[in-house]
Amino acid sequence: MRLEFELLKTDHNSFARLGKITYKGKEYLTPMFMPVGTQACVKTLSPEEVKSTNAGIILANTYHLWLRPGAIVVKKAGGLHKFMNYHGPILTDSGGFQVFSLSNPKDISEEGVKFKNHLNGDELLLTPEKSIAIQEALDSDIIMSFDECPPASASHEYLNESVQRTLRWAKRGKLAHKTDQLLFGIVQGGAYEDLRKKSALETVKIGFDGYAIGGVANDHESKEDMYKAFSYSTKYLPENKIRYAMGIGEPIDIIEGVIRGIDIFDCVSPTRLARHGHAYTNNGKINIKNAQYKEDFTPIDEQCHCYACQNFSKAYIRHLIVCNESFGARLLSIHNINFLVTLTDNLKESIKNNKVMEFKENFIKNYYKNEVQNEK
RNA sequence: GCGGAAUUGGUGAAGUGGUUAACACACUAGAUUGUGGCUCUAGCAUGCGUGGGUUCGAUCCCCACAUUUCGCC
Repeated sequence: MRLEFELLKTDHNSFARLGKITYKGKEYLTPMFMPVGTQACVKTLSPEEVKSTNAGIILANTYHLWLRPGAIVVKKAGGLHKFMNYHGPILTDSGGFQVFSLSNPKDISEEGVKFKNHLNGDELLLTPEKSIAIQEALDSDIIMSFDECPPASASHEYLNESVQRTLRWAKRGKLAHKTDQLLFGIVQGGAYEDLRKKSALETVKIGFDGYAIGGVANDHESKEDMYKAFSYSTKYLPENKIRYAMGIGEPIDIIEGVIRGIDIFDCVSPTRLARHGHAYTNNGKINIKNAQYKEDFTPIDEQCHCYACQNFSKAYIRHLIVCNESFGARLLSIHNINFLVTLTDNLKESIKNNKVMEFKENFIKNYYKNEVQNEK
C-alpha cells in the first residue's frame, strides 16, 4: 500500500476526526485541504510554491490528461510525479465529474459515458475500466472509482437508478484495478438519507481503500442539503478509512464537513478565485480589484505567513490583477491555498482540544462579520 | 490675416428633425465549490463645444463665438 491512514482521535462534541496519512515515510495529518491541478499543474504555481502553502495531496484530472497530453505520454515520462516534478501524494479524479459537466443524460449508458472531446469534437467513450486504466498509467497514488455525478436536484427515482449504476461501475472498476494505488469508492444519492445509506453500505460492501462523497455543490443546492449529504454518508462509512468530500469547498463548508466526519477536501475555488482577483481572509472574502484597495499598502492578512502576505501589499497585488499580470494570480493562489490549509490546521488543533464547535462559532463571527453589519 | 474641415460620457466612436443617444474599451460592483485560464452578469452621457435663433419639437437646420486641425499669405 502506497499510503496508510490511521485515525488518531475523534472530537468529543462532533464527528470531527484527526487522522494521519503516511506516504513515503512522511506524515500528513487530516483534516486536509487538497489543491486542484487539473492538467498536472496547480494553475499558475510551481511545485515549490505549492509546497510553500503546506498543501499535502494535490489533485489531477483523468479526463483532461487523457485528452492532453495522453495517458501514454505521462506513462512514458515516468508517471505523473516525475512528469510534473511533484513528489508528494497525488490523487486523480476519475472523469466522473465530466459526466456531469460535459455530457447529456442521454449519453450515459450501462457501458459508460459518451463524451464530445471539448478540444476537437471527437466522440469518446469513457468506461469504468478505461478510467482505471488511464489512472494506472498516470500512476497517481489515489485513484477514484468512475461514478455518475447527477445534479442534486434530480428526482429520487433518477438518483436511485444513478446510485445503482454507480455501484455496478464501482464493482467493474475494482475488478479492473491491478496496481498498488489506493482505490476510493464514491457515495452518491443527493440529499436523501435512504439513497446515501444504500450507496454507502453497498460501496463499503464492495470494499475500497477510502470513500468519497460525491454529487455535492454541483447544482446550487442549499447548504442544508449539502450538509445532509455529508451526514447521511459518513454515518455509514467505516472509521478506519479516509472520507473525502469531492469538490468542497468554501471555508464554512470545509468546517461543516469536518464536523460531520470528513477528512479530506478538494476545491478549485482558491485558485479560480485568485485568477479572478478574490482573496480569503478571516474577515471574509475580499475582491482585491475593488477601488478601496488602490492605495492600501498593507498585506491581505497581517497574521498570514504566506509568501504573498510576507512580501506584497494589497495595492500591488490589485495592480497586478487589474493589469492582468499572471504574477498577481500566482500570489493570490498561494495566499488562498495557504488560507484553506491553515484553516484545516486550525481544525486539527481544535479537534485535539475538543473545541471544534467553538472554533466554528468564532470563525463564523469573524468571517461573516461584514455581511451581518451590512444587513443591519 | 484669409479659406476649408471638425467639436457626441474617462477613451475610440455610431447616429437621427420626434418615445429610454448604438457599439467597444476603460471604470464601478457582483458571480465562480471532483477547473473548458483572462469568463459571466449588472451599472455607468438628464445629455451631443458655448450662446442665440428657426420649429409643435433641435445633438441633428441657421447665426455668432470658442477650441482643434489642414491649406495659403
